[in-house]
Amino acid sequence: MIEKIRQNIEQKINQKLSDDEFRLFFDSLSLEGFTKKEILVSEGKICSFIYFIESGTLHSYLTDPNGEIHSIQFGFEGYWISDLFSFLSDKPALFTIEALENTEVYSLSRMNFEKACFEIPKFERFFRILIQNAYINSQQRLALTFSEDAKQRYLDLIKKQPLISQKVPQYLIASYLGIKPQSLSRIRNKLAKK
Amino acid sequence: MIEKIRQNIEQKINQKLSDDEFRLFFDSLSLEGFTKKEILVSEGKICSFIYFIESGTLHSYLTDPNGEIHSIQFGFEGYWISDLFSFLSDKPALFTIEALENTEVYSLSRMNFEKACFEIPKFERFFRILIQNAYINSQQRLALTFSEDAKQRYLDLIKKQPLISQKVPQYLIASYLGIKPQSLSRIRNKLAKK
DNA sequence: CGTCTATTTGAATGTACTCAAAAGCGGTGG
DNA sequence: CCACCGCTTTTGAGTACATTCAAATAGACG
Repeated sequence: MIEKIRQNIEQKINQKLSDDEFRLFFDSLSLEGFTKKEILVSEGKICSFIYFIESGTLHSYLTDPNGEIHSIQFGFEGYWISDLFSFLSDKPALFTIEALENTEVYSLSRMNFEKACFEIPKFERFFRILIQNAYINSQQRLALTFSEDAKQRYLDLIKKQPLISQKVPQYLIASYLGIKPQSLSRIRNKLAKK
Repeated sequence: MIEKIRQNIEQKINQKLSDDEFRLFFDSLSLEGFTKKEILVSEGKICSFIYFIESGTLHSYLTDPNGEIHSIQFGFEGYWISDLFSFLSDKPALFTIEALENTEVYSLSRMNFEKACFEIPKFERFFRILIQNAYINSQQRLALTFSEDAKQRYLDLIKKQPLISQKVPQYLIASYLGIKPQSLSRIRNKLAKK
């Protein structure tokens, strides 16, 4: 469904795209499929695409010096996802992005991204908003991490992104919350008893 | 010292500015002074400036629903600081920025920012890098928060930004680390004994 | 010097962690 | 279709670290 992307962009920039504008942009995307557990982006390698998730679920995470993984973001249908740092700076990626189930994405290459920004000012705006949102999310998550306990963060999370409890295994949710799977299990247990 | 800003920009974009380019940009800055405890930006109000710290120390923080403050960033001589979210989106600021001592800043208004980006492509690049860095810092801080304990985060912090221990009161450092002042005091106490 | 704020210290509490093991669940091959 | 294997989730017991509440010291500033 092509319309999903168009709506997504129009909603973010808060204005309509002409058919020509959208066509021009859409032609520079390519549809790709990934199977469960397949890696789209590897920590340490250059990430030259931004992905729009047509269907499926993705997971971005980083690996710390102790070898533990820490979830950064879960991507569902209708989300944009990438390692923006690598994409924008052309340096090695900080995150790995992996498919949690079979997933179809529209991918936009760095080159076509530059082209779209250059040719259509609305896209320059669109991508600025995308980056800005990523930054805000990161800031707000940091704030929540400090001001709320794990139970509250868990409740906030499943309220804000209900898909998570359906699509994402519990040990990855724990990783996103910054706690161990055992602790999340206990938290859920207590909540269920009420 | 005008040269401080010029060097800062050239270093970030990794290329030289012509005298004309710099002059054009520099003329759109205005030098302002703030006294200790004065507020430059208030949570909830629009932030229409980016500040370059000529001398002094600034502190940006947010207030959570319980009324507790959480440090976001400390700004020292030679740093750029702002509420980027508010500045870029023209919506109410998420943070408050306050002077920790008497401080002189060069301020750049939203309008002059747009003008600089429009007239001089190098500045478009410069500001993109500024936003990108803010984003990366935020991500990395999040990662560290999850992978290290408070003692290690404290050691990392004073190693990375030695000025903090000189210029910033301990209870604000604690807030930055996401712990209570009492806990930081105990951590320091233990470290001193070794 | 006195007041206000910041820091330190003590004792009790709580939340998440580790280590360890058991139970649950899903998929594969016999 | 069932038995088995690997992976996820749950549960238990003991521990570690930060928190709370409270009070004492130390420092800064007028």
